Order: sequence, then C-alpha cells, then structure tokens
Amino acid sequence: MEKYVKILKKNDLKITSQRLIVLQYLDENCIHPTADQIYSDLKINNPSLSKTTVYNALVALQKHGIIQAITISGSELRYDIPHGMHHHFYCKKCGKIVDIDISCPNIKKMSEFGHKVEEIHGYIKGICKECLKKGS
Amino acid sequence: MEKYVKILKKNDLKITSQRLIVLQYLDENCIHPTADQIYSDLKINNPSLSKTTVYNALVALQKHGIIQAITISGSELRYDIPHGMHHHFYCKKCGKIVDIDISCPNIKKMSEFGHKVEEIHGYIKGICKECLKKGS
DNA sequence: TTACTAAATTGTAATTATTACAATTTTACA
DNA sequence: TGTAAAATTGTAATAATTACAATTTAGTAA
Repeated sequence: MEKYVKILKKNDLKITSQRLIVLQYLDENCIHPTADQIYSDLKINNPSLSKTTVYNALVALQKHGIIQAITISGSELRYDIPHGMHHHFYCKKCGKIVDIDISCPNIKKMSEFGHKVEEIHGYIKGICKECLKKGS
Repeated sequence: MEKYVKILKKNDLKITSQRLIVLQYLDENCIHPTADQIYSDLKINNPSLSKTTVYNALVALQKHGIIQAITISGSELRYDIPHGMHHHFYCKKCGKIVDIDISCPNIKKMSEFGHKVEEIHGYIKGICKECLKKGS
C-alpha cells in the first residue's frame, strides 16, 4: 500500500483511503474495468464507499496521468494503468479488453500535424480467440 | 443521389429516403458528426424525420461497413465514411475531430494474436492547432 | 397496377453511464 | 490541536442511446 501512497504524493494528490483502494484495484486487476465494476468490487470490503467517489478518484488519477480511460467500447469508459505503449483489443461478443503488445512506429509523425499530442490509443475490435473457439 | 441508392442496393438494404439523406449527409459533411448533429441538421429540411430513425439508419449502415462509429470522445459516438485507412485526432478543447492521414504498419501483425480482427482505430488526443493559436 | 408481407419509420418511454450539487467528513498543515 | 481547503457521500439531474408498439412504406408477385 505504501507504493500507492508514494504515487499519490508524487502527484500532489491528497492521500485518501478511497483513492488508494481504487489505485490498488486497478494495479492488481488488469481487466480494464468500468467505473461500476470497480465500485461493485470495492464496495464489498468498503461498504461506505460511494460511486461518485470512484468517479472522482478516477478523474483525479487520470488528470495526473496515473491511469488512462479507454474509450474502445463506445458505451462505457474502461480504465487501466498504462505501463508502456500498447494497443487494446475489444471483443464485440464478450466485451473483454486484452492488451496487445505492439508499439506504434507512427508516434513521431503525429506531432508533425501541428496539434499538441497528449494521448495515443490503438484500438482493435473483433472477436477474441476464446469466443472464436466457443463458436457462434 | 443515385450514388447512394447504388450503395444501399449493393448491400441489400432497403432504399428509404431517410437512409439516403443520412448517407448523403455523412458523405458531404466530413465533420465526424454525432447522431444528434445529423438529426438536427437534417430535421430542418425533413421535418418528419425522427431521431430514432437516424439511429436506426446509422446502425444499418454500420452493420454493412458503409460507415464507421468513432469512439474517441468517450461520451458520444461520432460517425464517418471510411475512405482508406487513417487515424483520428480529437481536440479536448473544441471537440473537433480531424483526419490524420497515416496508415498503420502494424496491421499485418494484429492477426497474429489469434483474435478475429474486424476494425482498427488509431486515436490521438490533445489540443488542435487552431485552439493552440487562440491560446488558453 | 394492385395487394400483400416484411421491414422501416415514428414518437414516446425506459435505460444507463456519467455529472452536478449541497451537506458532511477528512486531510494536510500551522 | 485547530483550521481551511479539499474529498467523500447520497441524491438528483443530465444526456446519449435503446426498447417498444403503432403506423407507414418498400419491394415483390399476381
């Protein structure tokens, strides 16, 4: 837990137990969860937790680049801790998101268009290996 | 307009005036509009148009790959007609989406992960040239 | 052209993720 | 330990999208 305290401190964020457990949850569960999933899972051991707090914590962590929001599904935001450039695959059938470890060779080119680049997302959509196996 | 009739026919979609105007709108307005923008703009000259119809038309066109939904903003879907692989830049300040003409050299690699790849999206977020000029 | 069937359109109501807000509690610091 | 600013909480509001039932229309075959 000290690990997460350090991260918050480094980013001048106030240390609260709620931010710590949200951060820990994302660090230990690389399932690219929704805000609601995070809330439901944490609520079990933290009955006083509010869903708004989860949203607030996610916004605060995002502002400082500690976590990132993934917009791949189109209907809900999914969150993860970005460790190194990678892409995301979204299964249209089961909704799962999996990391695709490819880095983008275009990154340097992006700034040549005159816009200030802050985030780069590589999204791939289709049917995942496991759903393919199960058949339709 | 005959152009759009052909597209619908080729895809075994029933020809309706509503689908035609939605398709024409997207073809002539490369602004990556929301469903609501499309609806509002078309409503002016087509007072009987319903918003649900716009949604239905978009779903039908999307199913056949005639148009694509862009999930870059995270809060709403934006639509465009994909002509050739390109990426999208989203301005966090003004909400504008602009095409970035880069093709992704990773495309071949994507299928090596065992998933069935149906769509690839390259999203870049930041502040656009014009908003940078205006300053904060 | 006419009649028929399946599909599309329409308007309204429901759903769902997210945000706004005011009251209360807590953190960080003097 | 006291205090001010910030965070948490619960509820209410918002906004995009979907569900649904009634009506209309497109496509086809007689």
